[in-house]
Amino acid sequence: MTSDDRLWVVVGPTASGKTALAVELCEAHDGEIVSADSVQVYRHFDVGSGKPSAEERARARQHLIDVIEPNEPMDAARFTELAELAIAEIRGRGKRPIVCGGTFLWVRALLHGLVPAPPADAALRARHQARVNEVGRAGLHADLGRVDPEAARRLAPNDFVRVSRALEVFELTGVRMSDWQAAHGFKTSRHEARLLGVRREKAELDQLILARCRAMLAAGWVAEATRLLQAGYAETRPFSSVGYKQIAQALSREEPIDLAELELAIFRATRVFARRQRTWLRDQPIEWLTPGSTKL
RNA sequence: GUCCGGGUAGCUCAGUCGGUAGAGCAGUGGAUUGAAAAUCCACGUGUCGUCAGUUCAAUUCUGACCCUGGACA
Repeated sequence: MTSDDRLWVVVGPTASGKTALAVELCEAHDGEIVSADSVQVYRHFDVGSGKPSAEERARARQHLIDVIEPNEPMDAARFTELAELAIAEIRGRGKRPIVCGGTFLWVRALLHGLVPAPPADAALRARHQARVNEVGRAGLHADLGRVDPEAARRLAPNDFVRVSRALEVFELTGVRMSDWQAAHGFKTSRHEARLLGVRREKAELDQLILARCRAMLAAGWVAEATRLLQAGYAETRPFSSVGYKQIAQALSREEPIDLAELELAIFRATRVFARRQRTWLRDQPIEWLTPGSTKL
């Protein structure tokens, strides 16, 4: 294959086999993987996050997995900083970085950057939450409408996360989020990318998801989650991720865990997640690859 | 066998003082600019267990029967 300086990015829904494909690509093209996964970045959340196996790690070097503690701050902007460092470092050694992951906001941020706004402000978020307790989400949405009508128009009153962020951006900078977004619009690229997608039939993906849920539970997922809960990680980000959330809920009930019921709940949450990922990927200029095909 | 609950959307249930019914979850589609595996939006005709009675009108009242949970025998 001729040299291709583009940044290769492997995408696809959860459980589709992204890592396996990325590992093959690394072996064939002297590459190393830069993970774009919002759960695998955390240490200790191993069984349920689908981290690459020891064998896969041996075959291809992995970056941005196990790099922060569960209670450390992490967001899309911080990810792009870390990813840029990893990419530069890999290229500096003459290797090919291959981005691989299912957190598509992070991938988009890496490829196109984000609005130049400051990071989240814990004190402001707390104030917004207090305001919601007082006047409801619709009340906070109305607050936003007073300073940034365009943002308020586009956001649902119940979408607290985004309403709070838009309000926060204005309060911190005096600039309307909607103005920044209009100017930014993900129009420019920080990297020329080659998007490689793993395609799966829906029924086939369901089978893969179910099999993976079973395998993870059999591999001691509940025990791991129990340990993490005891270690005081209950309120951390990764505990609200698919599966860990369902396990924590099951553990918090009086009755003993019904494993079949838990498995079903996790399977369902995972396929809902896969659906949302499909929406992200729709209409993207992706080269779709069918697993098993020899094209790399 | 007797008594008391239940039988309503794929699941768990709410409801109709008689005018053919609605939430959560699941499902499908969508949004996504420092929480993103998060957060949010849209989409709900189903013999209201069966048969009969009363009624202009019954899923709603009455009776019988069937199924189911519990208590007592």
